[in-house]
Amino acid sequence: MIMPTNTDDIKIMHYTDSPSYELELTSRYCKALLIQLFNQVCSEISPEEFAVLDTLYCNKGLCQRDIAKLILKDRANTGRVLDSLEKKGFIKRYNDLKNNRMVRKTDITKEGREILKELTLRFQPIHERMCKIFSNEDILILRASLKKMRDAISKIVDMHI
Amino acid sequence: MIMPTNTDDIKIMHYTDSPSYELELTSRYCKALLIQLFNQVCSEISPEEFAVLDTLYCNKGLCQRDIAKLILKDRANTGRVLDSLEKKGFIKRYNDLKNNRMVRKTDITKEGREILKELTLRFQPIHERMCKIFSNEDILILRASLKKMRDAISKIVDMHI
DNA sequence: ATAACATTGTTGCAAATGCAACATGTATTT
DNA sequence: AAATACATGTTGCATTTGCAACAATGTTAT
Repeated sequence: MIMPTNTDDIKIMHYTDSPSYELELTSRYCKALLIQLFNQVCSEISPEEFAVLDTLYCNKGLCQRDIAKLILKDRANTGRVLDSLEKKGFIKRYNDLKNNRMVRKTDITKEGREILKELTLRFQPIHERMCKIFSNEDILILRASLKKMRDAISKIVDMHI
Repeated sequence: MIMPTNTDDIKIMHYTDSPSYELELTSRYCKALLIQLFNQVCSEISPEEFAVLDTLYCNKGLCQRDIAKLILKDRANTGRVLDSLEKKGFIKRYNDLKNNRMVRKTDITKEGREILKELTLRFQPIHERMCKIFSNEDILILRASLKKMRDAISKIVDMHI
């Protein structure tokens, strides 16, 4: 007697069970939280612009492509976010040379530093609350794992930035 | 003598140093990898549709809102993805009752199961390669941490689904 | 020297996404 | 019974996003 075999059955790992999909879902939760916080607290700036402003504060002398590589968006959209931040008076742009090429760099204005500081302070309680749900060791492992993943993927895939 | 104090200096946690921002960056890497894989391998279906198909395979008898809650997109876009999958013949939709209310449920077709199986098999090597960079224990901690985060956030924020 | 290529930034366009409003039908309240 | 609120799904619209093409400029190869 021949046993029936169900060839449709998938015995291996499902994508929706994979760490990378869980990562995507979790990231979507984080984004929703961030948007809710901004809606309550700030109408002058978007979460995306806030992240760019913080990136600029923590890394001086970047050209636009450098910024794009840090925030992982393409050059087009990075330029658009900077346009918006400049129009709102939170950054100033100037031309500079990098490897003998003309590039556009940015300085954060006083207003930019102020809004960055204010928002950072306002989000501090939430950040502490999020960190408190983990042990210190688990946070280290989480962050190390995420970095390992990024390093591994960046060897396989070209980000086109 | 009075020491100068730099009121601009932010001594607390920067958003771009927070776990949730690292999560967003890492998720963007994962998405780029996924898109690259699909470009090489499959033109019939998008990564998003693949994830929905896998969700349907792993969870039977869902109405559209249930699916939306699982994939964390709104009802509008969930419906649109299902429209596309139905038009391509990978799912069939039917009407059913849930809590005495009319809902639309879906069945995966034979073609749907086939493409899901084929793609899952093709991505297996990548998945194993990604898992191999972690210890088993670290994977468990990573996944547990992500789940903790989602649980914590879902208590604070309404997803509007 | 000239052609081919690389780097940086911008523009236009199309696809993805979220949100508000609507239609339909059910449950609850008064 | 009527009114109100809720659940589900759809449509329209605005925003976000990515990609390809382009312009301008510098580098490399032939």
